[in-house]
Amino acid sequence: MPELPEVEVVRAGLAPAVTGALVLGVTVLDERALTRHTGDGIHFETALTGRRIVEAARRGKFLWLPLEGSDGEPAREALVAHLGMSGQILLREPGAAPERHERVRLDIQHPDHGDLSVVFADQRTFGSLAIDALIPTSDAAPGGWGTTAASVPEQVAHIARDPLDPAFRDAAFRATLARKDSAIKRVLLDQSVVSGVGNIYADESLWAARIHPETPAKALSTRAVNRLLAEVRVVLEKALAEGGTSFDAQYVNVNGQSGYFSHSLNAYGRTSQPCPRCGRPIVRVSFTNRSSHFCPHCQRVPRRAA
DNA sequence: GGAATAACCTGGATGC
DNA sequence: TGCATCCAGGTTATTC
Repeated sequence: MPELPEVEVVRAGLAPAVTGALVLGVTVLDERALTRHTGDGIHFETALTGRRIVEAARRGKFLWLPLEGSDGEPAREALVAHLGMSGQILLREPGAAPERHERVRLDIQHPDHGDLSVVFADQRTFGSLAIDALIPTSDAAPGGWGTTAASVPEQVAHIARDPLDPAFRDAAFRATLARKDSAIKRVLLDQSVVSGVGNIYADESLWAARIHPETPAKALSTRAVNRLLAEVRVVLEKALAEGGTSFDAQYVNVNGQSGYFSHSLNAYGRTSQPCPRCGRPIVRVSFTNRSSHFCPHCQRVPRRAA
């Protein structure tokens, strides 16, 4: 599933192909891909056609392509993308055959690479595209990875910075956790607290930090929170270096290739298999409409939740 | 206001 | 073989 590493791989692949490119045409094949857009498909196509893309930026799991303002003014709008669970952004030759779950296609012209098609395909239609206004960041720091502009799409403004963002504040994160009575895994998945972490990397980080997913966030010591934050960063950076996690064709980079981090997982998806640390079996439990994987020996049940 | 839950969605896997 | 059901999970609206 696309979490921070997967989205960053897509952003990094997209950036050289779209930066400076002119949008020649837009085709919306399925308006369900525009659930975050305030207009209909025709509005989306009209608003985007003829615009020039400035760069490719990302915060957490959100991607956006700022659109050049008129007369060289700073970008005031951006094309925002969220991949949801199964969204893909693919670069294709102009006129390439439609992808199986293709929802939107942008035909662009790049000054160096010529004509290209940017295809948004999404099997489960949880992902979406939108044109949104850019607003100043609350901390005056760059909006996210891939941009130096201190702006962010309005619908991304509530998303916290991710742990790999230089502007992420560890102290503020610790203070937030100290006020939260919720289970630490739930807090890790709350994108308004820390972004980019999804079910896979939450399980992996908690396993690495030896913290039970049901531990109340406020019960964690400063030392434990620091250890968890360090492990979140290690896991995300390792996954990024390996091109993300792919279990099937659900996640691929802009060229349609899978990542390799699934071979490095220690807990997620390893139900009944031996814990790489102690050898006891990894267990899977239902947790807030999804599953949690952990080692009951290495990650002890907190007294309150027992 | 904080926390918990349900709904959205498709296709692969599984059971009968 | 074919049909029904379950499951995966990010985000957000709704409910408590």
